[in-house]
Amino acid sequence: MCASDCKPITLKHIADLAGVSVSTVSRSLNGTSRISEATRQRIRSMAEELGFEFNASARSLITKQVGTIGVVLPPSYEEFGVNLYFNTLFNAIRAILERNDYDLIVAFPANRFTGQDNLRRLVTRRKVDGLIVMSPRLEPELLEFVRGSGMPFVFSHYPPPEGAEAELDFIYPDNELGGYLAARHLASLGRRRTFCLTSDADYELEYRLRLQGARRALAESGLSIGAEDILYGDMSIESGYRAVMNFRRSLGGYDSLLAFDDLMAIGALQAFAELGIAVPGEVSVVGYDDCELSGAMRPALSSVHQPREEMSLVTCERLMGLIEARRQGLERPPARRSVLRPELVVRESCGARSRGAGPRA
Amino acid sequence: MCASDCKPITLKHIADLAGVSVSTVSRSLNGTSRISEATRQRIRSMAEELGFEFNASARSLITKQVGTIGVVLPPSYEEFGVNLYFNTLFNAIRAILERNDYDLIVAFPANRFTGQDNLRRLVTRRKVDGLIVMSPRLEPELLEFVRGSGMPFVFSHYPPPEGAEAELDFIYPDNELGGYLAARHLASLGRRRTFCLTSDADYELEYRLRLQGARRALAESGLSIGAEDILYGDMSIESGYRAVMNFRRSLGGYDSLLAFDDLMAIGALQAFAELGIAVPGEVSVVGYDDCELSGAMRPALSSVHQPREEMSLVTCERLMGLIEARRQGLERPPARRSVLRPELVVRESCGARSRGAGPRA
DNA sequence: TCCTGTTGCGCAAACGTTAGCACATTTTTC
DNA sequence: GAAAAATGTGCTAACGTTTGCGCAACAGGA
Repeated sequence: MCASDCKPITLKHIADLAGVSVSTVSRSLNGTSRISEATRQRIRSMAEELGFEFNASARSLITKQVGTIGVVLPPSYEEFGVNLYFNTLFNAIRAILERNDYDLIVAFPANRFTGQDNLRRLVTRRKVDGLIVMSPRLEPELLEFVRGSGMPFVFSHYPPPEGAEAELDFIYPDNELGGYLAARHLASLGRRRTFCLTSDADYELEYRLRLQGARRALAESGLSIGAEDILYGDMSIESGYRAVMNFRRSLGGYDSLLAFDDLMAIGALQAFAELGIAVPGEVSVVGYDDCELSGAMRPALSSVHQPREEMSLVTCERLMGLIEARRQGLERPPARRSVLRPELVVRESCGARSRGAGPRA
Repeated sequence: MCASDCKPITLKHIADLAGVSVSTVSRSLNGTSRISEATRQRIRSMAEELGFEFNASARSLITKQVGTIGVVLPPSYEEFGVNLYFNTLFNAIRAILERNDYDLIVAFPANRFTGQDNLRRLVTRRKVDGLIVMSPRLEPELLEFVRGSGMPFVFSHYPPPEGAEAELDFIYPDNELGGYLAARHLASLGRRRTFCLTSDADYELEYRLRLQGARRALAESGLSIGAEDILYGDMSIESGYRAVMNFRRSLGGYDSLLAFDDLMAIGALQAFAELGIAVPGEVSVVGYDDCELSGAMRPALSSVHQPREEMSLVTCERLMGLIEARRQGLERPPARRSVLRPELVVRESCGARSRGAGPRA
């Protein structure tokens, strides 16, 4: 190698060493255009030996591609519960993109404290080739900006808000179906009276859909969920615990709980334990998201599993498709909405035998 | 704005519009060199209005600065427990760097599955200005490579392995002290017989130091921890649970548990609950890391709080110092090791009254 | 009036790469 | 054996910045 102040190797170095022009080296390495097999081999092995890599800045100046994707995390990502869920998604996406030689930069739609958003910067400075938006929504003005910039982007995880334009790409799980599956299972266990633990946060669309699905399932068995059967929390363990504790005098008539969030479900489990209410003996509990924690609880929590792997895959493919189209100067492919199927994972809190069973076990 | 296929605004556009040269625009915007106050103002407001931002690639080609920092996460980051801890650190660091106009790219020392590491790529392609290494160690060969590349980098969180070269920068919490504080507290509560739950993973240095500190504290009270008092797990809730369950016949003589990891501590709490052993009545429990989950457990878990805020701050300042020095072509500042103080957070599992008390409550 | 200094700005080279074009050489085709 | 086509390579102009140098204009001092 070389001393610590050494200049990085450039195409020119290789060209001089091989006695050819810079273009020839470039073409040999990129495999573009006609080059004799002999020189190609020779140049490649020289580059290999020298540990040459293209200077990303120089290259992108010409190709307009930087090899980096921005992932826009939800503004509340600093919060425990949110990052618990999104980390898995983030990791899955990262793995896929890495295979395609993309690096990942994290972005936020707006920093609550500084008010500054690095998202806009990333776009205008051309530091990314595309965006995966995992934020429930972008400010209309910001959305308009991103769109006007021509930067490819897709929404992942959050369902499109009502009235969202049809020309946007969304990839998200079927929340209504998830709620349906959970509630249907409870009904099939013979549970007749269910109460719900949901969120009053501003992401509520997801939660409303889950409730809607649950109602549809119960209706099939002649059951229902009334306004008085619904408790609210803020998606934290604490809030689930408190909600159930506050509700304890009215708990008598219920034989099941449907929590639209795993953390709140876990809080509820704690409350039941403290109140001496047996799970699943007296009350069956189902959560939502199937976060990593759930299988490790006592009793292990049944939960609606989000199709994160599939979601990651579809998201990346979609985005890469948009990027490729743009690179080739083609028309932007028509927007699509991909709705993925969640799955119910039954564990002890519903009366299943073994601990931590399910996809991830 | 402009149509979606519009070219981004460049210095040239502004120059043409203002009737000056490109250099003048550049200098007005950067504030470098002499420019009349009048034109400076005029150019600035024009740029503002047009929403101009420098093209990062073009700029970095000349300045050799890309405005991006690579964060090297531990290879086991995909695992729940690990990301639970590092996320907080990552977020804190991100917030600091964002204020300094840096973006963050995630890197891995080596992908276990593909064998490929994007870290090397990031360095040779010059996609980052510096690295924050949160991995317990780098392969000697990789370390040599990074060092030889002249890329500024610092280690954060993990203590330097024995024999680590002194010319490397490390910022990490005092594990020995953490173990000491936890054990001393148990002794001060009148607990006379403690067993430990530690890890047998290859990060063990941290864990060995924690044990060492615990032993020192107990020795001050004439107590000790023998080999038979030590259980091993893999830093998961499950493993903590199983370790204690397997140990249940021998549990009689003990009045306290020191777990060198919060997740294992939580698993132990579950086991105690199942075995009908009262916490903190019969056994006091202290964990380590003070992860977000701990305060929410029942009983709330006492834990050694890692100085993550301070660590983030020191890490970023150190790295930015190195980058700045390099930019100015100065000598690399001498390496430093910053050892930070952890703090014990006492909650219910040790007999504290309120739930979720502590720094984060 | 001349000299010296300062101020404000433009020119042009550089950064490392890609790609269109031209040209020389080889191969194919009739 | 000549024309046409294919092949391999170099030249050169980009891409959007920064920056050293030079030059004109102007000010102040003698």
